[in-house]
Amino acid sequence: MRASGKRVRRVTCDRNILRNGAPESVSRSLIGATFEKPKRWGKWLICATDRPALIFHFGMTGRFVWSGDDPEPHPHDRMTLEFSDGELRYRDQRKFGGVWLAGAHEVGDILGPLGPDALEVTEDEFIARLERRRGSIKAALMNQKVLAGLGNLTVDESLWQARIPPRKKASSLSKRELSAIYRACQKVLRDSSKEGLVPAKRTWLTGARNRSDRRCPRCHSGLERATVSGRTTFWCSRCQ
DNA sequence: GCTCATGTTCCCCT
DNA sequence: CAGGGGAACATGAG
Repeated sequence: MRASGKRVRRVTCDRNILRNGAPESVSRSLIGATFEKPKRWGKWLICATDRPALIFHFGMTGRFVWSGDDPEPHPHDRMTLEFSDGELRYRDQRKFGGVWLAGAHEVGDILGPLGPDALEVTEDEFIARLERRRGSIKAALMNQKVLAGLGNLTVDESLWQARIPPRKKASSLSKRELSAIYRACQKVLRDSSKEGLVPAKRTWLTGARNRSDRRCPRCHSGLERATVSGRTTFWCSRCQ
């Protein structure tokens, strides 16, 4: 993050975007604080400082904007951290995301019971956690207590790459199939975190899901669409 | 006006 | 207890 090693000069914060305190407590806690290198765990970003840590969850529409890249403030900027060389803005249209302040011992309570980060977990651990789930493979992969970091798009993409139908029961999958899902998840998450979003490549399912002509990039048959585990799901009934 | 959206949580069933 | 369905949350975009 752009703030690493830098000292906070000023903070402004919308009411309600700080989820565990009043907006004033952010300035009280963080003015003069120096940010360390942040750590990601699943969909959470933990920004430690020499004072309390600032924790971000980006929800569906949250993101960081650095003033050097995009100088114009925006009405959806919910928190602004000012440094000597620019401003880091937390921009979030829908406000499903949020920000928390946490002392060293409070981080665990805020994140709640999270499984291992999906990009850190070993293949054996990945398989062990999934093979005893009762529900669909999609539900298991989406469950942050099982593995942290996968979401609706990354799960659909990974299952498509691994050629596994999303409604298949997790417990019915072979080691070989779970291994294919593991490798697909690693690739999808790595490419997505590099891009800052799930890339809508033409060779990926994600590239097809928002087009009007939704065809499988591999076999060109029409994609299926249904609600699985509460979320709009796309898959190819021919390759998966 | 209507539907849908990269997430989480809570309630109600089965 | 595990999981699915649906609603709620806030705010647009198409």
